[in-house]
Amino acid sequence: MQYITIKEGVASLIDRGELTANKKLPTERALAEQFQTTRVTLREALTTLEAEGKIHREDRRGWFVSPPSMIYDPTSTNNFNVMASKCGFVPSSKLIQAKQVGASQEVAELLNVPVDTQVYRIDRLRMLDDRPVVVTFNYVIMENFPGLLEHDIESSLTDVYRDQYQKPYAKTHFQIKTSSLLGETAQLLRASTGSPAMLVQRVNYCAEGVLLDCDIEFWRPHAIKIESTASVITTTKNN
Amino acid sequence: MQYITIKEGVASLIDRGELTANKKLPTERALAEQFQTTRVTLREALTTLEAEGKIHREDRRGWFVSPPSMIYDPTSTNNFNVMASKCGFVPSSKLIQAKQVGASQEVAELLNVPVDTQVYRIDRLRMLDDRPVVVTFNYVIMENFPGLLEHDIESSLTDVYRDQYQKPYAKTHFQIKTSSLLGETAQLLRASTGSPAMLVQRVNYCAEGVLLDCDIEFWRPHAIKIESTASVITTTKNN
DNA sequence: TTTTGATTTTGGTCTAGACCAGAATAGCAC
DNA sequence: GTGCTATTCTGGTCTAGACCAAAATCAAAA
Repeated sequence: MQYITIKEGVASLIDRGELTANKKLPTERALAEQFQTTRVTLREALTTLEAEGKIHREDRRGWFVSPPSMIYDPTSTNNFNVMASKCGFVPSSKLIQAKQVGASQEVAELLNVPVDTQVYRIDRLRMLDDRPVVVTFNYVIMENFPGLLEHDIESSLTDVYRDQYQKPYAKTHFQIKTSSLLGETAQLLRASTGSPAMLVQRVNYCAEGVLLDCDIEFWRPHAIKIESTASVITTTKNN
Repeated sequence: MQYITIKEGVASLIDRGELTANKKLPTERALAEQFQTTRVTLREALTTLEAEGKIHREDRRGWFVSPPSMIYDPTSTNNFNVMASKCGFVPSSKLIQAKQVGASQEVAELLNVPVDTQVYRIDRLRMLDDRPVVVTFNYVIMENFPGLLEHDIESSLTDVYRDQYQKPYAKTHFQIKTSSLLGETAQLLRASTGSPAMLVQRVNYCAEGVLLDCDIEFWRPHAIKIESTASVITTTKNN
């Protein structure tokens, strides 16, 4: 379990302040030499630290000390910009593409419509202090929001729903699980293929229970801490 | 990117039904030979599949196809047993230890008490269909629940709070992030050291807002899917 | 049949390299 | 100083092994 020792060694470099947030770790070869091991073993140690959110990789760029993560409340109506600002980050967004497509199996299930129903698909990359942290895929039933793509959809869809269509967002159903980053999603996040991810899938409704959209979010795990408070009304008998 | 091909190859074995839930994959050496590669590369492929929740490892036992995961609603008052039953699993619990300790830094912060405040610490392992899926560490302020350890705390603490102390659980604050499994926690879950984990931290309150306990839960990622519905009342202006 | 002890298999971990393509850098021309 | 290009560096990926301890299996004894 040499790699556990190495892991702790690197962790203590961070805790002792020799490496600070967003700073690049020494090269793998240098670290391997420093800890008298091979790159394979070193990477095992770094991968474990990555799983704990202490460090992360940028594809072909190296390992970096992770800065504090953004607190993400899935039960709140606050959009990305608000949540980011509350945590002291400067948020920004980049529209990757927006187009009309037929709903895939996965999307059709989330939206509870037949496969191939016409929907708008909106892909965006979102950043905190210019660090890419999440890629989001929104799917909106075309019929409900005619001409949606003509509005400014880069920064906040919920603002457009509220201001342009008088449909404020008020209810959400969400799922969270772990996943991995592949292909273009990984590239946009400057992540290596196969890096771990937090997958958040949501279905959003407005006050009348009318469906707004669904979205699929691939987060860099180190960049997000999910946190919420819930008061529960329902009481269920125990088995 | 040979390992991506291998990953897809193994995934298709599962999708085609050649490997079914809970079944053990062939040995690493056999798979490496089948895909004409080395164990190192093969493990890279399997690790990625693990991150996606399709397979998981049991320490020194091998790789297994993951069964459907349990839906965990952090906002519900349902306890583990109820949630498990709802998903068609047979839940069981094992008390690892229960003792009185002084609150650590981490626990003190969660409970909002000074470090070293006397608390009960209750460690449990919980299973679905006899598969260990989560290790929970509960911390309860002693003063609030005198004699707690004399009750049956193996299966459900919330039941004891409600039935023995007339303090039903009604509100929760939760945090979710990724982590890794180490030491005894890993062993209890039959996981290898350094395996990925979902870390859920909760602070629970009863209806009057009185603090009940906090708990720290290390989940096998493949075993859990976090899911909830939230209707939001607060509306926050956009930045 | 059950228990126990011996043997084999297997995963966990590690070594010591290698090649390649993209990123970073240094150097040169404008 | 700016832009471009050649070179170097570095991470991504892979090979072909090795040793060990735990798990699984098998065989013998009770």
